[in-house]
Amino acid sequence: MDTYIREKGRSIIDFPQNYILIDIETTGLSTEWDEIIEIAALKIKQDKIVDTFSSLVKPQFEIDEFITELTGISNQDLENAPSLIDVLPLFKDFISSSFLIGYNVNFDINFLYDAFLENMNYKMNNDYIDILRIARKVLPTLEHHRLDDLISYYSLDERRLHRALNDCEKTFSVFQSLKEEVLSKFASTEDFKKINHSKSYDEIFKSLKAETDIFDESHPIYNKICVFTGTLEKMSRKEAAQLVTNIGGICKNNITKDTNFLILGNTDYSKNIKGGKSNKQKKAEQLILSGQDLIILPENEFYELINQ
DNA sequence: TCTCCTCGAGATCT
DNA sequence: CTCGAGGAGA
Repeated sequence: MDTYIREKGRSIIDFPQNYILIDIETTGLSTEWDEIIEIAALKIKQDKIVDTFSSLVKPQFEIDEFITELTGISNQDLENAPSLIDVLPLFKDFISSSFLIGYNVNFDINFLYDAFLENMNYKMNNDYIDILRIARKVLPTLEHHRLDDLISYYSLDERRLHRALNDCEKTFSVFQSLKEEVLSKFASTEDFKKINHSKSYDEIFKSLKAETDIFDESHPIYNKICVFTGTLEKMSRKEAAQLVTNIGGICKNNITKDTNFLILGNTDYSKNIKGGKSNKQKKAEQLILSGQDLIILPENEFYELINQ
């Protein structure tokens, strides 16, 4: 109903030595309808656990079978548990202004943020690090990146309860393993962080190599410079660029005085484009009027030309 | 070259 | 939520 924008801290990619590792158990996945029933955290200094925090939290409503089965927490366990209003100040002291680290940590952060706001009118704004995000970057080929998938991938202790404090410890092990993995592949964690930026088309095109040595030098695209605009229907832009490269053409990302072909993809979806034509197309039309050897090709004609 | 924007697709948390 | 694709603009 009344959705609002949470003024959270920033999401960071880093491997600090001092931080708080957090995990919560809840009655479900929705911050709107579900409640926190357990909060746990580890205080890490110099990569060592120096303190722990763990508390059940009494919810307003009874919890269902599924959650009891999942976590091992029963309604009986929660009967005499402290409520959020009692637990939150202690937790706030524990985390202070540290980095918060966790697995899919936005889940925990969002629940905690709302709890702090409602109970203490406090906007939790600690910067945070999501280990799931790091895991996807470090192990991109892994089929799934659930916490348990990483536990078994690294052959870590898997047979433990699905409770907040235990999950904190599991997550801590995974984080350390990921850090070791990064250090084995990169000179430093700083180098890993730099890899982070996604490649521009200029870089992608430059790195393409023809998959053959034999070129037909009479092909219209041989040694010609090709530029794409819009989204191709039949393949990605990178795949199309590979085809061009294979027949001796050169792909660039911008229209210049050297451009020979502009290949037109679909631009319908793009709200940015005014008048049905992208800036690349308008620029190309200008250059054609001024006499440049430049041809604008719709996608289907591009494939015909490639295959000729 | 760099930054910011929008859109759609695809996971993950209890 | 995060990421990648793609466009616009400086």
